[in-house]
Amino acid sequence: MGGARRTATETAGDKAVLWRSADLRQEQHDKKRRLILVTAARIFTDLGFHKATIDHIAAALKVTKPTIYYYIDSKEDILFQITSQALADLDQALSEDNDTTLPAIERLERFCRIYGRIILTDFGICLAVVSDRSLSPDSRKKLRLLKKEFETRVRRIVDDGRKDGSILVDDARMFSFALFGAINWAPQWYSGSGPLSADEIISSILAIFRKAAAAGGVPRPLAGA
Amino acid sequence: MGGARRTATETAGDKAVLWRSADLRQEQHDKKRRLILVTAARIFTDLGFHKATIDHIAAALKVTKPTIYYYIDSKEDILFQITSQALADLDQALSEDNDTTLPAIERLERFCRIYGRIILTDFGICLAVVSDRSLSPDSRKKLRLLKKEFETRVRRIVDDGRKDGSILVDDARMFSFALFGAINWAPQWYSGSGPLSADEIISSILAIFRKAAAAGGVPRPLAGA
Amino acid sequence: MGGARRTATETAGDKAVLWRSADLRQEQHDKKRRLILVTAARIFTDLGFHKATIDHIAAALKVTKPTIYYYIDSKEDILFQITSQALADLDQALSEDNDTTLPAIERLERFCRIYGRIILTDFGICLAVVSDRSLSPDSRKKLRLLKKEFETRVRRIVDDGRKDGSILVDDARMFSFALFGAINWAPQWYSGSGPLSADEIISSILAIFRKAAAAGGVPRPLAGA
Amino acid sequence: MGGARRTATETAGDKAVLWRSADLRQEQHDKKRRLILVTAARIFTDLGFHKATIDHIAAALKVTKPTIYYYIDSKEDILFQITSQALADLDQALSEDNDTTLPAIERLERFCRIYGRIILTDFGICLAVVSDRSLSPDSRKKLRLLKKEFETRVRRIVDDGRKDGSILVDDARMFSFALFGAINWAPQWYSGSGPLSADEIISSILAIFRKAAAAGGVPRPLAGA
DNA sequence: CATGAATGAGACTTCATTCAT
DNA sequence: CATGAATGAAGTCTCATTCAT
Repeated sequence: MGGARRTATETAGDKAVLWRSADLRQEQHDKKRRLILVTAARIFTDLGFHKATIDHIAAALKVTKPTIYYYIDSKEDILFQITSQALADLDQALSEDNDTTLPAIERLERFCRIYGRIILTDFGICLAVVSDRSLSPDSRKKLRLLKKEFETRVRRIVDDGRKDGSILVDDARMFSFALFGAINWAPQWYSGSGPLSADEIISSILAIFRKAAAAGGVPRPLAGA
Repeated sequence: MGGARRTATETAGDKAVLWRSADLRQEQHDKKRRLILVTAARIFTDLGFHKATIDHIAAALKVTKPTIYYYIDSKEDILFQITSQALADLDQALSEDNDTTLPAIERLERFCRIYGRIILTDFGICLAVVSDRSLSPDSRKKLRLLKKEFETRVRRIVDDGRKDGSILVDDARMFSFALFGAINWAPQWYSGSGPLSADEIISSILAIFRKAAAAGGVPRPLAGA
Repeated sequence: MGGARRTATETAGDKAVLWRSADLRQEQHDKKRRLILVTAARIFTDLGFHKATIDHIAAALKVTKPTIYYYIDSKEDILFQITSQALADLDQALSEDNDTTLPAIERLERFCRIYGRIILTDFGICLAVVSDRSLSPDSRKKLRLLKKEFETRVRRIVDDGRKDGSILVDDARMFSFALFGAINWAPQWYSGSGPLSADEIISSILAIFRKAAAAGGVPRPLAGA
Repeated sequence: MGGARRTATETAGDKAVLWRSADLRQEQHDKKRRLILVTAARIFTDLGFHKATIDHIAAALKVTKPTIYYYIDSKEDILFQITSQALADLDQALSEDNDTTLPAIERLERFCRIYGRIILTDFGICLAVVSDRSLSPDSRKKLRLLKKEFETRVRRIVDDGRKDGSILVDDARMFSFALFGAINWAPQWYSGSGPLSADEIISSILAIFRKAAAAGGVPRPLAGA
């Protein structure tokens, strides 16, 4: 009875199952790919891009070398995806917090908190610590373009701050560079197991720059070189 | 016949000549060694340690590979000597300016000016830009020890400043890190041909940190994370 | 209930269906296997045996690699089957046209027409163009034996021609080689889309060799080397 | 006494020695490079380009793999140089025998003798036997251009022959193809140790085509396909 | 002191082939 | 029957480093 119908329903069921299993598979695939990237990011950070070998990564994941190549194209591709992902994550996080009505100093602080949170991530640390000279000229160009965008964004906020009076600095460009430098330096000494959380570190840095941006001049003039 | 005399008289002259030529040779040797280091520093900075080959360096100097090896022990040795030299230069420059009677903020500023001057040198840029992960564990350890000394020196100055009231900051360690980060970041974008001189860059950075260290609190409390 | 009856009655039907489906399956199987061979032949011809990968073939057929392996044993097996098939097709075609009463020159022409028709087939081109050095020593030996058979057949026809006076040549062996060379060369430049059909090409070649085999000597003696 | 002069003469002598030794060195270098090419040509011919490994070549020369790379750029480069050299040799040989006043049939014969002599050389066999599909698209294009030049030259000679009456054929293009095919086929079965010399082989082939080009039509019309 | 030549070690990458489902 | 995933084996190429002259 209902053979046909049963078939029909089963077909539907099958399709659903197939879909689901395809979904699961895709999910698994993505999860593994991401796992490779995370593992690689840590190894690149620890050993440097060139001393790290695909075998290191494979061994850390307890798979064989070609398995890695099933998920990625080349060693350089791994680094490019890590850094791209870090910047994509950053972009994503920033886009969720974009209240342009706040005073510039607040926007700057929010930006830095988000930036700092990302930069102290596995991907972020790799981005900050591993030289982009390991990438092909092409990839490097793409990456630098993306990075520059964020720098530009910060500079624009600082410029806004000079207009709305919330950020009082002489040289917006230098202020931005110093701020980036201070934050980008953190991954060099940050260890997840240390006493300070990523957020606390950023807070400390922000306190410094907030004060530097606040009213109140430098008491003594700078001595000549 | 005359052979002995000739030998005798000429021997003195020869010795002098030899001495002089030995001197000259030593001088030449040092000069060439340094030339190798400078060339290598630029190439390491431009290409990264691993993409730079001994052949690159040899080609830039228009000599052959073994010639390089006549002056240095290994590729890693080059990097180690570059970084060591940078730190030695720094030490040298600091020792010439060490008036401990000045207020801490002044001493900090003097330190930073000197540090900045060195870090924007060929050797210094290489030190800041090329990862020490390219070194052997041994060399790296030595280098990190040296680096840490300078960090400690700065931290001590900042601590002094908190005591003598010339540097008003919450967290001396974080302040030092931020300062180092800001300065160490400069080599990433600094180009000798740009509009700003090394000194001007350091001045700008110092202005920021000087203000951050001056009296006068942050007007608004920090927003929660 | 009724399960048995249903089973019983349907069993007959099922068997028929199974038989038919088994037939169909076999047919399908063969069809697919042949499709794989044809596709592979084209890809081998275009890319060369070694640059062609199983993935290329799979992609061209829009199936996955293991599917290919369901139909064939190994990559080398594909090439062996292609070439064997080409020679089998040739044998088949020749056996359908084997009137031994004709003058040798006619038999030679018929042979060449058939040979040419096959050699400008997908399989034939692959046979002529892809080096048998890609095969295992064993397979190669088998293949060469088969090939040599056809060469022998031609040589025998030429020899017959020298006896019956229909083929006037000095050196039967060299004549055969030249003839084979001229025909085997065609796949190198033949393109199905060109202005000449396979038959026209063979006709042209045959015209040349027919004249070379006809009466009438060379007017001038050969110049010395 | 004469120290200076002696120095001067010695310097001259030294220079001469240096020059000579530099010459010798260059000569040695070229000789070795050529030896690599010859060895590789044989191995490529025997094993096919892809089954032949750099290790095979190195082993045959009793050197290590990187030594090969000291003389050549890449495996493909070896093949390209072999084939280029073969064609260059051909060009060279042809340019030494270029009497355009001769009847076309004579020029054709001379061309074929030279072509045959080269094509049965180590380099020539490799050129004829190893597929140019192993080359990069770029190199292949260059090679095919060169090859086509020679084909064009032959076709032109045949065309001339139709005008001056020394070559009587219906289709110059097909005649050229057949001729090339016959000759290019020889390397497939030619073995230096066989009874026939390269020249004898070419002579045999030429006798065939000479007759095909001579006066005297085909006695019977071609049978339809 | 300097050079051409050579080498050992190792890295990335590819691919035919096979499981487990 | 077909698929995604995994792997073993191998090959090309690079490069720091060292001889012999």
